[in-house]
Amino acid sequence: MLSSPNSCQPTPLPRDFFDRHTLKVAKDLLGKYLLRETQAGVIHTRIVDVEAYVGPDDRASHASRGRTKRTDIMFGPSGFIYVYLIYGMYHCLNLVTEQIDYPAAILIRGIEVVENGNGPWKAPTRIDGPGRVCRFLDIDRNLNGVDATQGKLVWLEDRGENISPKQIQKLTRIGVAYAGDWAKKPWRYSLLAAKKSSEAPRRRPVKK
DNA sequence: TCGAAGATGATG
DNA sequence: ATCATCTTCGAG
Repeated sequence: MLSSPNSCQPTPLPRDFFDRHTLKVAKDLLGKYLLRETQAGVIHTRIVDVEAYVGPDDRASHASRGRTKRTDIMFGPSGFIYVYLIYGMYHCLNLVTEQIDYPAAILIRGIEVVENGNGPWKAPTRIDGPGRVCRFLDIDRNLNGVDATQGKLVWLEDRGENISPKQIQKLTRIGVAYAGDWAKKPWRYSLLAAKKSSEAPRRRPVKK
């Protein structure tokens, strides 16, 4: 337990946290809190499902095709976010890990909503799927490259939750069947087991 | 409840 | 052409 009674000022996870082997970081992200600052307040969520994309040889990773304009951020320092558009309509949120020039990142695939800012929308308890996560948190490519260690816009917090390895389900990554042997890597980590979510309502953009 | 298929645009 | 996805729709 680390929250001192008077600490109103949250401490974002520092770069050191992300600057480690990606599989370790991925496991450690489970049970951590993902915070998103919007105009309507700060949304508090808890991470329950992630996927690791590790290094230049991981054929499931965007970085396996080399350093491009899009993947540049993955080759940079850890602790930044990588946001990309997928299937023309959805965004995916990733956290960059490991050292400079080693491309690796962790996809946030599922969250639980702990506190939902002051928004008028109804909060579902759990959101499954990276596209839904981004839609709910109002994250798109404008946030690509944001430093997630600064406690602004997007950041993470440790609230002293201890996740035992037994709570972590290792699965294969989704949607990467093209990646040959790399598709078989059990690099998706999911927290057991909670309840099945009811449909996550779509966040309506503010009408102008 | 489940599977199939369409939407939709950046990417290399 | 493909894609680190989600929704809708129809069948059962």
